[in-house]
Amino acid sequence: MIRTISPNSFRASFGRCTACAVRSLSICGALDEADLAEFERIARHVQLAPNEALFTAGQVASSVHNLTAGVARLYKLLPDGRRQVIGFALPGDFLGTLPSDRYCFSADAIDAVSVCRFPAEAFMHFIEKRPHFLLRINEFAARELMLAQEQMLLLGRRTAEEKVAAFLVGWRARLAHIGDERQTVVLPMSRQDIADYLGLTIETVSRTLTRFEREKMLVIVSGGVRLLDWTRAEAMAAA
Amino acid sequence: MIRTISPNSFRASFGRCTACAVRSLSICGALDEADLAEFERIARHVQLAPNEALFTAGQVASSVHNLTAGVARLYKLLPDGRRQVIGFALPGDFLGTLPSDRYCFSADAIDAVSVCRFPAEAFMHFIEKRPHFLLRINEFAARELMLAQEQMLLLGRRTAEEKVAAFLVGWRARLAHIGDERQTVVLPMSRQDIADYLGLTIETVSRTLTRFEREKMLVIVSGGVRLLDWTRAEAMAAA
DNA sequence: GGACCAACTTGATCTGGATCAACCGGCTTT
DNA sequence: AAAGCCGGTTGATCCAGATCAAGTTGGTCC
Repeated sequence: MIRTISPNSFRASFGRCTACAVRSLSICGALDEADLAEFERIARHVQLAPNEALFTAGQVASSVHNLTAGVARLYKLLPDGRRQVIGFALPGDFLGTLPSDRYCFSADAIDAVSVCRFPAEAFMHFIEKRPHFLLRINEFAARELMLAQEQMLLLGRRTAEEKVAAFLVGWRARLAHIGDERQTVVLPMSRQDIADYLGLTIETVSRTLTRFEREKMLVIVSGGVRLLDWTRAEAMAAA
Repeated sequence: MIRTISPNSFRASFGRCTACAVRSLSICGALDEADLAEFERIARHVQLAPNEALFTAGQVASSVHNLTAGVARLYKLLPDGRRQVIGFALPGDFLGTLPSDRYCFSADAIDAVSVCRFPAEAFMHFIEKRPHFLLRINEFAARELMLAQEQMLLLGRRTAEEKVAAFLVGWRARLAHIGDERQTVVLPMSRQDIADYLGLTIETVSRTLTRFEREKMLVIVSGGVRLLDWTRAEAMAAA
């Protein structure tokens, strides 16, 4: 049988890791030169177009991923089509908590995305003997869990207004963390994505943003928002 | 300065780990006899009365915990008192994702609880050189994260009826996992705890349970429920 | 330039679950 | 055994956010 090669595979290349812009932000930041070289040998660099799927819930989890460029949406679906976005992945984020044999959520590219893809088996073999690296992965998982718990509080107990404000504040903080500190917060995801992340409808998200604009808290611009009254947004997000 | 010794400390004892009933369920299941003996040296066994706090959000995270008996409630609070229960811990559960220097949620005993408490520093030192153990902790964190993602879907996109059904199904599964397979599902937590876990009010939980009883899906008994139409509950929880 | 389409906004109305308010039953206290 | 209390249930009403239904805007394709 001839192995199918996806168009993306052709874009794979090697020798990138040492020059990787997000290395220090990602799990790879814990690897020294020697380990990095070996690690790169099991990596495949893949590019995805907007809305292309990284992987789908229920599939056999054959790979783990490291996002190097773009933004991905992570979500779960109910049988009747209701969707919950459980997170947005940014450059440096690691996708693939290991032990499960099947993906328990879906992930797809929002804009143009680049990932390093590692076969799960080779990845496991690589990490098994490297406590430093394991510790690093642990830290990432713990951060992920903390965000998830924060999101549970948001979904269960916050009002629509608080949800939208908290989303903007949190998203801006994550952008700042990867070096994007512009005062205009880019929002590559759609209103529907935001709604599904916050447990709201698209109409409520839209109305809330428009109200924030009316109240001079922000200005809605193409592809994002410009925060004006930052303090107010943070107060809403906290309380 | 004289170090304060809590009344609980006096109940600490040693030599328990080899006979621990939940060892195979807990992170300790990955340790051999020699490691277990050393691990025990840094453990302190603590008993807590109902409603006693294990730790509180915001405190310096000086210890990690391993629950050996009873049920604990894990929760976050908003400044105005709104509460989100982010989980219930059962025997075998590990509390304390490591890297954060402060607890980011609170935990307290629902009924009589026993825990093994490990100073964070000694714990970190112990795990650093033991990849097997680290891998085990990683698995536990990953399972935790999966549950959290499932809960996000529940909080954001399910109806009150689905939430209550899913809670009963999930709780029963967890009880079964630790060996409690009785047809009567014990519910040591209060209605308020359940409501705060599901993002509902106590009235809605109460009404939903009584409706399930009217519809012959279950019988409400003191301290729990007896599931009658199991299939129906699972269908509600899934869809 | 005009037709089309997708993403978003805005308005009118509806409703699931929240809120407000008794009430009940079992325990503890005195 | 009466009083008080706590956890839970039940009923009546309310409202934040969902749903339904048009519009609007901007981009792409002939």
